[in-house]
Amino acid sequence: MVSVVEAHSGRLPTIRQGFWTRHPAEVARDLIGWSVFVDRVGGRIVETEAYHHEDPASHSFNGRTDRNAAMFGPPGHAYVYRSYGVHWCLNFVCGDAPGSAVLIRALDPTQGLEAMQARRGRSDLRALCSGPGKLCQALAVSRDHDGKVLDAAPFALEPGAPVGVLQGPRIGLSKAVDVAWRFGEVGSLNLSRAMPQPALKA
DNA sequence: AGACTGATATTCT
DNA sequence: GAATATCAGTCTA
Repeated sequence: MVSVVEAHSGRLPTIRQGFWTRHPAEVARDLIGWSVFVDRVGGRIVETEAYHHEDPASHSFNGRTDRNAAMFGPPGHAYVYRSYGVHWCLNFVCGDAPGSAVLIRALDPTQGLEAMQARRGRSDLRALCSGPGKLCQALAVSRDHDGKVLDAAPFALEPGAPVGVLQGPRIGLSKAVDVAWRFGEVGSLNLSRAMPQPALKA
């Protein structure tokens, strides 16, 4: 799978060939500040987590199953799974070997606010996309999107630069809690949880 | 602010 | 049966 090369003017990062075929922690960091849309509804990515194919916390760690099959497919595609039997979670498959992905944990909502408010049943903008399950409900992401390529409808990605990137340990895990593979945008009001860690780079 | 709890699908033991 | 990359509601403070 080859990603589109964007002819963006200025200093914005671009979707270049090979963007996805790197370590998921690099991809997760670089995605902060980008925007993701599903059927033109979505916003700016402000929180991500990396899952590496050799990472005990990764769904792919114990091999391919029906659920995680998309993680073993081509990079630059979506991996969508059901979490706790209730919510959907959206990942971007990446890495230099099969089985790595980046979990999209939070967005600053920017487009399709009314659709998101209706789907979420809430009007407060901070309640729309401030968590991996919430944003999937707001963007109507479900099993239908599992395995779909990210640079074609209904998905759309738009490069963008972060104000600054925070880094810290991942959330909700019992394994590999020591690796700091959670990334967050400096100053965002939509993080799923606070990130007090020092800034990396902009 | 923080602790607890229920909802509920899939996978693994 | 237990664990899980979660969220909303409810309780106590």
